[in-house]
Amino acid sequence: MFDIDNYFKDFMSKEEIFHERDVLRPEFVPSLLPHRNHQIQKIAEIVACSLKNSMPSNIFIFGKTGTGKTAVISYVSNHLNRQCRNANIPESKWIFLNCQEVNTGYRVLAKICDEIDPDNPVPIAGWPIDVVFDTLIEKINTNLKGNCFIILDEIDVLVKKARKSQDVLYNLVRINSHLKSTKVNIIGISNVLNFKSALDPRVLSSLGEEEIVFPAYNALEIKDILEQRAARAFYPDVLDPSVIPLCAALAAKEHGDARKALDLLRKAGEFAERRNAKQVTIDHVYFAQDNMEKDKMKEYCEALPLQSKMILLSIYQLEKHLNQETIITGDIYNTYCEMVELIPGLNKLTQRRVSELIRELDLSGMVNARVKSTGRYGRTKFIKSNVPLRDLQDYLQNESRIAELMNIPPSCIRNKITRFSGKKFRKLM
DNA sequence: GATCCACAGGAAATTAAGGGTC
DNA sequence: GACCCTTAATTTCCTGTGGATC
Repeated sequence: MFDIDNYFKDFMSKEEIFHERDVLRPEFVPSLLPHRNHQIQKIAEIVACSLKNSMPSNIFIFGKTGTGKTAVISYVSNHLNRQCRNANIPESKWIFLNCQEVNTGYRVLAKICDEIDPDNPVPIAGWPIDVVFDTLIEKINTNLKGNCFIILDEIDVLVKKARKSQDVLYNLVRINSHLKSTKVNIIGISNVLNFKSALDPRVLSSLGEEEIVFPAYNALEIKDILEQRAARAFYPDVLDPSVIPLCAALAAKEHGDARKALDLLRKAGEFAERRNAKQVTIDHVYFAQDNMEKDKMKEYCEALPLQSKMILLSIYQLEKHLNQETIITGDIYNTYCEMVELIPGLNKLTQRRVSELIRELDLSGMVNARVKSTGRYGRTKFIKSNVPLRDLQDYLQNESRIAELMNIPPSCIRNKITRFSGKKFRKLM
């Protein structure tokens, strides 16, 4: 049996790897941001006029994940507010919203209201949207003195999700005409470079006053970032000299994502720590990388709704029994229909919805789905699991209702009905 | 060149749930 | 309790696709 008290006791007494582990976490904002001088300067030049009670331009920021967008804004906001305190003028309010989480117009307005006045929260639903907007104006006029910066991270998600949210954005960028003394500025962040084309021209003209692009880091730049953080995060001589260049090279291969590099370095350190190693080596990095991928897939799979798991089960069944043969949407839907009927109380979804769920699995990286035309035999998706069958089996077996079905081959597989004479691919039913 | 297949995927409608006001 | 609002999930309807076949 695992002796938890002894484990904690040993943990306290063993030689330490980390000096300040949290320095490697994405939310940590260092006192210097290497290779982002130009972006810091540009944003600082735009927002500086708020110190003289003028309204800065709205800003659009583009850049892929892990290119330092959020860190730079946090950095500028800290310095601007420090200047406000020194000059004895009201500090600006900085409200960060991630549109992946706050993804409807109503919720954006409600969340801003709650950030300004947390004692009187807006209900999560129920109010007409214009009432929420009026409430926001009232809260800003009553509670805020300095400028207010609203940062909409992943703004493309908000715009893509609902047309109505563009009306909210339009009202938000024009809110200043309703305000007494405070001025509101919007900073939209997106990692989709062509996202502007999806924007309503009315919103675009107000929101896109200034644009800043954050290019991806190259391996040398990531190496600098890692060295700066590692100097604080680890004790001296704990890192093998090859560790940082390796983490930098691996992350640079993935579109220059510094966040991933930091994560990899931290995980490698944690593996070394758990193995009581005195030094973090490249083996720990490779091990960390392998485990990060597996953990990500496992977590994602376990969090999926039952219907998506049923689709994964269908893919598992088809791959298990068909060996390397091509699987198409129709095969999956037929297998899915048969499997669903074995679970009491579970509704059968339409093919349209199943196709959408397959697309989501494809986007997540769980499966690989490519649209191909087979001429006279139609146009469909060719689907392959990206996870080894054994891993997929492990993930699915945690769901008891699915575990029971894993050893029952559906009749469409047992009967092996061929429609297209095996010319291009086999259709099962 | 026309036809055909098996969907893909966009858009609008529907349904259910959660919450509010009057 | 009736009615209104928003949201998320899903269905329904529809047009588009592209390469093999006729």
